Amino acid sequence: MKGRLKVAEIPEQELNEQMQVRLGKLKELQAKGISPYGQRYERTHYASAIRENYEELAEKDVVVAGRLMAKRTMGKASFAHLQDFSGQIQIYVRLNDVGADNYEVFKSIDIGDIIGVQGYVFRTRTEEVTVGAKELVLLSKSLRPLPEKWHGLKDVELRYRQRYVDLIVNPEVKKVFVLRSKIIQAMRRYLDARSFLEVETPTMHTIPGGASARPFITHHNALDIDLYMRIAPELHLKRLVVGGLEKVYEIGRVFRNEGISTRHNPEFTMLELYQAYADYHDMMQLTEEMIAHLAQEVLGTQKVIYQGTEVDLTPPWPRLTMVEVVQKYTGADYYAWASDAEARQVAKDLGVSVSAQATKGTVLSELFEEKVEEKLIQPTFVLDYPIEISPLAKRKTDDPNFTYRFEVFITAREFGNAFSELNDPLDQRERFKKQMEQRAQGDEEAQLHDEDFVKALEVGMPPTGGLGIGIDRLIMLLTDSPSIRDVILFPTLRPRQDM
RNA sequence: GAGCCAUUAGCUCAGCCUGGUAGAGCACCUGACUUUUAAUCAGGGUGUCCCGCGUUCAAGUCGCGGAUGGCUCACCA
Repeated sequence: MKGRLKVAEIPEQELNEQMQVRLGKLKELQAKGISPYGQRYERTHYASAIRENYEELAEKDVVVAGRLMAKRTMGKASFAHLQDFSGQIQIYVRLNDVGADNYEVFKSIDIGDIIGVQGYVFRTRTEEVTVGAKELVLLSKSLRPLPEKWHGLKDVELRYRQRYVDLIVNPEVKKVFVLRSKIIQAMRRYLDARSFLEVETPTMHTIPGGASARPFITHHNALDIDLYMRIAPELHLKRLVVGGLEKVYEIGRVFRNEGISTRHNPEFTMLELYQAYADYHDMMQLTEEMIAHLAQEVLGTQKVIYQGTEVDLTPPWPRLTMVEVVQKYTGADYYAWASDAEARQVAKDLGVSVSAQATKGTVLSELFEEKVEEKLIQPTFVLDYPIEISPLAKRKTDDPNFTYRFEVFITAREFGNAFSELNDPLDQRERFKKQMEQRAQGDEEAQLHDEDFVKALEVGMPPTGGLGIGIDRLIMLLTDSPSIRDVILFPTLRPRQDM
């Protein structure tokens, strides 16, 4: 019979007593002509809808379906809790109501099995809204015991590896992922309402660009070429702005071949958007308005608590240049440095190690990362990044050593990166050359020269503002999750043979 | 990649310091019970103590090596 499980197919060492018992029950049901894996089932109400609309539904018939989460058998009558997507509802099964055969079947049903129940809505003596079963059908037999009912599944490794179990027994986990979906939906609505066009660009690139990061390499057989999983959609999106798609965005996965931590997963989700005829000031306004709007819409407030600290997302957020913010927190004054060597000495005096080739700009950025970032708990825009570390951003007209670029920090983490896009193809080609020189000197994360992208700029790109936001970190903030793995359904883990 | 910590029953955890018959709760099994809700009552332990090597008369416990995970750091967003 199709779908029938042979005992031999389950690894022997996993066949513990509880699984053997369940397999035995499955076979008994089959012997009685009852399929343990049912067909389409038409339910009328979610569990929560019945609890919330008791007055209308009292004494009426409903059909519910879900997973059996608790079972209390008292001889010829039983209570149980059924869990569906919306929550739980109690069911009451009485021998007199369902008949001896059905009651026997019910007694053999295990916690974890998926059943359908048709019955009348009533309240028990203790006022709990309950479905009194008239008919009951097994829709799917569960062969593995669920974790314990009070403590749930705590083992973090098991929670990530068997997210399906985590979602069943830890209700707050489901809540986080429902919120994640709502936040991204609201983000799309926000951008769509402002006439941004959602696009999809390749995730496999011949030249990985748009960010400084090491890529994953893969291979296309028919073309016999190596391809790189994208580290950013940036260069393709800007090609679209050249093509006249004046406001575009993409919400999609990017891949970076780097370390894993509570804030980093090798694949993560980014929002990138580009707006022709705008600049980075427009991007700041859009950033603070959109994030505040998302918090308001999904959480009903712009003051969120993250790991015990209140973060106020109400716009406007402070704007400080990198030079200002470094001076504020370290006392070091960029404009007082006469040379790169003097800058390096200042770094040394502050206990920040920089390379022997470090320039004033890279020293400034190192000081910022080492001494300032950790202080930026409330939302803060940091403006005007050094040109050396910003190869895709437009040079400032009043100071060629800096760019019209900002990053936004909340809870000491970078949430977004944006610039007035560099649209001068000659300058862009020069910047790529500089990056390639750094690469030749061993910097594996320096950006690659993408001549086709330069060609696109030669066709002509309007002045454009661009913005990238790390979605996972935003979800962490809005769901108060301490680890990025709490907001990614299947975080990257090393595979195990024994699990 | 480095440091610290963890890994014992299906799940949540004791036991390790101070080596001597493998423990608890839930789950499960047998029986009782027609409004229970951490149901209750009577009975039953179901185990590759993460893996390997070593020390020892004897290792879940001590030592060394390894695996996986968590946290911190590094890299990065």
